[in-house]
Amino acid sequence: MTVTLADVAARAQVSPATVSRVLNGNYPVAAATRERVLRAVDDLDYVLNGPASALAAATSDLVGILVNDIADPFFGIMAGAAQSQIGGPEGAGAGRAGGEKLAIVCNTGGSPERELTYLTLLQRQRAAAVILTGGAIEDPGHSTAVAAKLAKLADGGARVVLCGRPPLELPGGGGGVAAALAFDNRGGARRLTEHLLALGHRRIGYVAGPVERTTTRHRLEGHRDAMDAAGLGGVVEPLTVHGSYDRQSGYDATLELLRREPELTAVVAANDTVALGACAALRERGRSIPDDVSVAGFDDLPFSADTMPALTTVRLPLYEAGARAGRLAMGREAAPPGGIASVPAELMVRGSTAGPRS
Amino acid sequence: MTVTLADVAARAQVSPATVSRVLNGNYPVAAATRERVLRAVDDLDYVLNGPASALAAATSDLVGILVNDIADPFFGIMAGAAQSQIGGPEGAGAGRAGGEKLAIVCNTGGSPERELTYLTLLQRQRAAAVILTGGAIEDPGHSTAVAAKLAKLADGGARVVLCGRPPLELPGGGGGVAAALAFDNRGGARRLTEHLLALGHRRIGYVAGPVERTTTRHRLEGHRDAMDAAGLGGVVEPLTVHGSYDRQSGYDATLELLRREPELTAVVAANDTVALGACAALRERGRSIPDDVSVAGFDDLPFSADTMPALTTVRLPLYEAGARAGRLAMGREAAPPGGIASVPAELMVRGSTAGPRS
DNA sequence: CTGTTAGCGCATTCAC
DNA sequence: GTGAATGCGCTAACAG
Repeated sequence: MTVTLADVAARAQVSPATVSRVLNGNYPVAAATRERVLRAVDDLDYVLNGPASALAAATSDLVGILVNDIADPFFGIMAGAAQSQIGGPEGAGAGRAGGEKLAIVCNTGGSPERELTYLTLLQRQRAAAVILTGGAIEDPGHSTAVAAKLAKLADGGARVVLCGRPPLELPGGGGGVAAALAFDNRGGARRLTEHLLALGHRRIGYVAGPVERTTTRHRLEGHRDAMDAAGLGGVVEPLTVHGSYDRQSGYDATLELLRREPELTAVVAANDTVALGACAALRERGRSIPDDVSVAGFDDLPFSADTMPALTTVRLPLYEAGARAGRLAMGREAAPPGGIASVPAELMVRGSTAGPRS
Repeated sequence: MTVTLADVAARAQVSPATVSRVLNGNYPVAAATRERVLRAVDDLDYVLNGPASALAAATSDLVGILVNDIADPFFGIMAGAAQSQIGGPEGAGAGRAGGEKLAIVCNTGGSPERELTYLTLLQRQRAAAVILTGGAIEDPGHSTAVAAKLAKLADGGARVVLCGRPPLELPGGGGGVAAALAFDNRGGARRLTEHLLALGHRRIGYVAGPVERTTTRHRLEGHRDAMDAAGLGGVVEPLTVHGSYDRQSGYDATLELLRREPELTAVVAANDTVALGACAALRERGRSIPDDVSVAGFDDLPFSADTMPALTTVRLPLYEAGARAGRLAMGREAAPPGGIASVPAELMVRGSTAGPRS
């Protein structure tokens, strides 16, 4: 039924071992023999059996990319970029049996359990590498469990890379993590709020993400840093509302902010998607942007430049970071010193922020 | 070094076969024995070896989801929905070794070669199922190659499901495809253009997607149907510009349309993302929306309701379709009659369309 | 209900 | 440079 390596060997009149060698290209094989084998492969339309190969070699060609929400372009862009470095830009011999890696993205949906489950599944598949993207969940128990899994994964030979996620803060260090690319969420958030303060805003509301996420905490800390420096630290707590990283949450939270402080002149959102919801809520309440209320986001997703008015936000080089993570996972790029690199965040000032009405 | 099934068996004082049985849960095992085995699994922190298991069972627990562009929420939403039906909403025994499927998404980037490569890789991994999302490429050679691959995949026991992609139009039929969920792109597009015509528009430009895609063709056909019915068939050809499915393309194409017809009163875009680009171009040329020019999109992505003005578009039930595809792939839902189901498209009239200036 | 016996298809030692 | 054995870790018949 299904054609095996032995069939190819028979047709090419060589031993199975030789076929294996030409397919993996790791051993010297005479050019003539190689030709013959490759022809047999094509003739028979042979496809290597991944599981068998993985079993014998004790490693597979799978590279897992974990994302919190695949429907969110924030993750989609990073995952796509990483994948572009992994799937291999062959294009040639499309259907052959070569040694390309298979980049696969796994959607945790932000659930700690699913994150762990996927990690286990990847471990079970003997994945060659694992890339974890986006903020981590800050529950101590979960962090420990994840760290343990990552250590085991690394133990089993998998290269572990963090992208847009801070390094594991654990006694004993990185636990097998090859590299961590951490976004400068805190610095970006600080500069964003500083921009608003410079425009003259004082009553600034903050729509934060889920409480237990590193991303949420770091961005909020940056905001607080700026507010503290301006002597407005007291405003932060009462004018901060937490929610999830989606549009609805931005909408709801903004209405709540308006209830708490009708004289609000600016809203800083956890990310661009949330900012969209904030805009909707403000408009519904009759506030014009930016004349009545300024709005700012984070991430600089593609649509952010096209809203009306265009969204002031903090640009994160998602594509570049994802691509780098992909290369790191493939071992095609040296890890940064200390295994940790900070990815800069750039303030993008656009039309959605302006000075407050005097 | 690495703990195997045999180790677990030894510790639980049973045979390897019994351990396998409790792990797979397919065979009756005495409750007491099962307990003992599970305890041993936990004690030893055992993780099943996927490749070995797949080799022996001649099937793996991998389910592949192919998408054209992972950074596009259109695909992200479908993929996430499908995955939600596959990853299994367990949550319990997070780290265990159970029989969950691993849903993995593969990003083809719209490249025919990569599509084929991924299909081969999935075949190599002996995937349990494969879901192909979004429009297909219409090159005859490629279609044949894909059909052949799918047939082989199906032959090897994989369940193949099409989501948002029309059934294979090949002599000999579906070639192993278990089910196809086809969006009513044509009908949706027709109703959208009818809406514009009813408002009084006549000079309607169309920003189409890449030429060789089924989605592009069907949407364009729907548009043409409506135009023809209104006796405006002659306008379609000169006022259609092709591009890719991204914002930049919408921007460029719209400028081109304005060059061709400065008196344009409406622009229909291939999808919402493209519509965003169209809006940007129109604004830049001093046209206000919808007073000077109406704009319409397709898909109804989450951001579409939040643009200013809100985008008139055609809603596709992406999440529902993706989830259904996931269930179909898992064999948890019966295939529709004939293996084909049409997914309805709903016109969403919002602020970006209005009657033309008289 | 449980143990025993064989491979699954391939990557590797070794010899030659 | 190539062939011949051996085993990776597990599942699937069979017995019992």
